[in-house]
Amino acid sequence: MSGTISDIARIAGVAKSTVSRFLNGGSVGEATRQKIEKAIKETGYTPNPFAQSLKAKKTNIIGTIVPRLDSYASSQTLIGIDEQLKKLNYQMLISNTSQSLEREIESIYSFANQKMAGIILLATEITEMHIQAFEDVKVPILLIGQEHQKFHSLIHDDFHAGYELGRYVLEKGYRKIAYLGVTEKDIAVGVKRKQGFKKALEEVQECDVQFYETEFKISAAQTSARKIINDFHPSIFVCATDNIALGVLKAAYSEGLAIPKDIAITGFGGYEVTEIIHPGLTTAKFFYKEAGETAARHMVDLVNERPVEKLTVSHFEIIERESVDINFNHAL
Amino acid sequence: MSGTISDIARIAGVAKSTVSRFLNGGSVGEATRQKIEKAIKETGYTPNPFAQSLKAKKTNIIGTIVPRLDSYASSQTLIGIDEQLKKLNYQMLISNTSQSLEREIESIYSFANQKMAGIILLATEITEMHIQAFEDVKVPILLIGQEHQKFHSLIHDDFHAGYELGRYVLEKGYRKIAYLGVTEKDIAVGVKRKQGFKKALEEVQECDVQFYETEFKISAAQTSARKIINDFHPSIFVCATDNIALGVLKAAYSEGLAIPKDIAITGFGGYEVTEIIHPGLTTAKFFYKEAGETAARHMVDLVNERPVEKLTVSHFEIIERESVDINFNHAL
DNA sequence: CTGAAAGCGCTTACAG
DNA sequence: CTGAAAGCGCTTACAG
Repeated sequence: MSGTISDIARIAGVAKSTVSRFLNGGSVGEATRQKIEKAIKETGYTPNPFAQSLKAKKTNIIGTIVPRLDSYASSQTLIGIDEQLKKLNYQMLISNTSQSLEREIESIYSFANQKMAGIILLATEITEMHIQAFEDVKVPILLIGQEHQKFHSLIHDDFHAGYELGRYVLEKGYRKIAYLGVTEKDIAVGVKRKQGFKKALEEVQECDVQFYETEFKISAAQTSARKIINDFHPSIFVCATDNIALGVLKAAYSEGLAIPKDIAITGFGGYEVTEIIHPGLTTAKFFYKEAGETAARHMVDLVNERPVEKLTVSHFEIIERESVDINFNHAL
Repeated sequence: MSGTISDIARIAGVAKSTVSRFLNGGSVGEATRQKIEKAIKETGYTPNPFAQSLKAKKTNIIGTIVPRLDSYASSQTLIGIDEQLKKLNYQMLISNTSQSLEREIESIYSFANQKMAGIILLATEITEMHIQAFEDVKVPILLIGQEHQKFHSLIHDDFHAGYELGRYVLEKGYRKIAYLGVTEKDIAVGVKRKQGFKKALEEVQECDVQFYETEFKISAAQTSARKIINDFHPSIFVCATDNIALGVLKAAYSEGLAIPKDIAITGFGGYEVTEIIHPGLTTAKFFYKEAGETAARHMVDLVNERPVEKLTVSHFEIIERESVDINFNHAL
């Protein structure tokens, strides 16, 4: 048992307040310091964080709200946040909402109640309820993945990733394209990536493009893809996420199509699995872990009332793999 | 701002202790109850958890120590724990140790200091330091994934999974087998699975089996596999984890071998990716999420001093997919 | 059923 | 530099 501050005050023969001052880096006389240090060593004393927080009315814990734990993007982002926060002597507390927006709201209030120093939200959609909650709690807030002009946000460069990936696909000669996207409620994934892609389309004369919408799940994408393959016969699928691309891949296999010969596929994300599968998936890779680290740094700056830019944009990289035929052009 | 218990006592015109009793489900008169409820509703009061914990000297938080966040097994287990704990009105706090045993030890002490009601460890290796720490902290402990006679543990049925998978492979007619395992420091993965597999071997007359050891990472397994393919020319790789199997898969591709025609592969785990890849991976599937749920229930039982069996064994299932040729026998 | 009082382990002005 | 005292927001015997 670690004992209390009174114990070590008694053992050291000083007042509690002196011990507290020592603990918090205040100035104490050399002799006093030694006595206290000795007493702490003997007893293995560590302060009770609840008592500390009760008085200080603030913790060094950053609450992080995450829609799901079982996604590459989430876990990499969390790892980045966690590692950086540790370096800065902060702790991360995770709240998993299992993709319930309602639970996100609950978590915001609950974190505030638990005196979190700040709250990071791995965002999918920002509703009025979110805005209300953020304004109610008066705790520093940082959004990751979605931007909002009222709050500090760190986003991936979805627009330019869409643009560059679009240019890449068009440059290879593809002109019959199925764009398989998601709901526009998700601004980053559903809107920005598509907008970027559309901008690339403007730079080319003729192109047969169809836009479709599906769910985030592999199985749903697979079902959508099967139908699109038979109705539209695209030469390439541009998918709004890597998971959707994986669904298309499965659909292509089950339809007996060869990749990339019969049909090419691209994704967004750069999940680990895209490298493992065969053929590898051509995709726009984002840097989730790095983004998490940056977010952690920004959060700590916010907590300490240092200036932070309202919007930070994390970079991306087009990864060329085998799911796109780079000689498609010549095959025409 | 949520105010304090004194505020609502004042508004309701009762004593703080009465409010506290109400909050904790004690008996209060009907009229009192209504006044308090009204005051709480008006102010949006929620108790300060630090003050509660300071007095109660105990929280309803279960500290969960996890070696890594970016693995299917970890995240599924965490999801199971989290969901079940929520149902039981407990909270989960995650500590990610980034595969450092030292950090595991630190986390144990730190959790105890933070008055966690219990500690769950997703274990990889139990050292003397672990045992010492568990004995020091006097907090209920539950191990997941590894067993130890001194502590409550929940394990996957590694031995029988190894046995059944071995029987399956042998039954299909494979007789030139490379078993690609891991360090024996990991009892569950490195020892038990292999033991089970060896038991299956005993039931067959002649069989050319070589045992190898590699790391958990895909890239390391890939390197090991390439060498084994060229030295030993096995007809099948039995891999101690799905990730290792993925490494072998990549090695096979890069050597120009067809799966399962030229070489078959099996894994352990049942990771999501094993279903996505093509060909699908034959593997012994464990039920991580379910195990997490059970662990959460057991932990809460331990916290409330209800009896819990020292050792719980979670089940498994052999998933047949295309990475093993089920007609291999006839091809001989 | 209800309330006054003490105390959980710390921190923070305020004196000295 | 050091200490006595008050207080953070709750809970818990103990009376009534």
